[in-house]
Amino acid sequence: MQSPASLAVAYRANGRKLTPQRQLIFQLMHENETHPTAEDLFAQASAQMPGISLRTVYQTLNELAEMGELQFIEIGSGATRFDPNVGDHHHAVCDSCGQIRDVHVRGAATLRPTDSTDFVINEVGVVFRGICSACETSRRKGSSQRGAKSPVQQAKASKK
Amino acid sequence: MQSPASLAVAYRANGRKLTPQRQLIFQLMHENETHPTAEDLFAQASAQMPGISLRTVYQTLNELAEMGELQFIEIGSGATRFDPNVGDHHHAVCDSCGQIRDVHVRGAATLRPTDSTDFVINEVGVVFRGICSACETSRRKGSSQRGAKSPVQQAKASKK
DNA sequence: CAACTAATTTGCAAGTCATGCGAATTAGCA
DNA sequence: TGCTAATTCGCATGACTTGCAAATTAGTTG
Repeated sequence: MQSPASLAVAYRANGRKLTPQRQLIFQLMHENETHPTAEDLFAQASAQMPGISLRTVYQTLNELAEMGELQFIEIGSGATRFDPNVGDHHHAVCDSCGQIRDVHVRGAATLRPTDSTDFVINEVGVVFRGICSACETSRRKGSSQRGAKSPVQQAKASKK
Repeated sequence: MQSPASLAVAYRANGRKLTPQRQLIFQLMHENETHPTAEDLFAQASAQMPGISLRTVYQTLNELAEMGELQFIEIGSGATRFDPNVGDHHHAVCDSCGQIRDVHVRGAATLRPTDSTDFVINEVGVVFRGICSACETSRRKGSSQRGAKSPVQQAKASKK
């Protein structure tokens, strides 16, 4: 992660200005472990800076991604999520609550396809789908667990 | 993959009807190696069955996914793509042309996070990002290769 | 084989997520 | 302090997908 100070540097290096909006969004992003969506951040930002525009949030997130300060996470089912953690890590997605958590995977970076050897690999991403401990617990305690949808369908459904 | 015959069985097992539209979409899906979007399939379907509705294509694809006959692939940048291959495989995405190809990865299914051990894993997905051989070749031959966008940005850009 | 009924198909409206655009503002520099 | 290019903002627009209700049709029954 990047400190706010170096953020200023990063911005200037790109001939960009360090506006209050950008600082706020950057800060909120790093205080947040939940991989928020643009709307999530907009809600939080609005609380601290009434009048800030959703348009600006989108714009800033795109800029930060361009500058390598954050990553997009696009794991189906709805809005893009943003991850300030640009280090080597992967994700575990709960098919029940939709939570995404960062995880580490030994040897992931060196995985290679056994076929398609004529493909230059720049990046390897691993996504685990399953049930987080919180959901697993509440499930045992009683509730539903109805019609078994596929994980993907489940994700889709929780969109609403 | 599933034969058209068993498709009928699968449909009946779900109390569903085997309509010409469904048969066509299922067939096109399996003739197609390109992980098409709903619009792609709609275009192909329209050629063989003028008047078929895009709505029906979406609906059918969702049903097939529910029945486990195909998978959704949602790797950012635009529309959902569909994959008739529900076996154990992963994907390689070309950041240049957007092509997605199926690949196999030894040991992928047994990957586990080194942290987050309190997470029940149902599925492991690996995504490689890079440059396919075709793009790599044409790139060498001459063309651009301008401003280095992040892979994700690149994907976003090719959306349009 | 004709009738019947629930499942499907369709087209259009509506919804979600994200970006384009132009006018008003503002950060950073001289 | 002033200047100017960069940025913010909000509205319109666009891409993709689903909801809905009326018209059709697959599959079953007599």
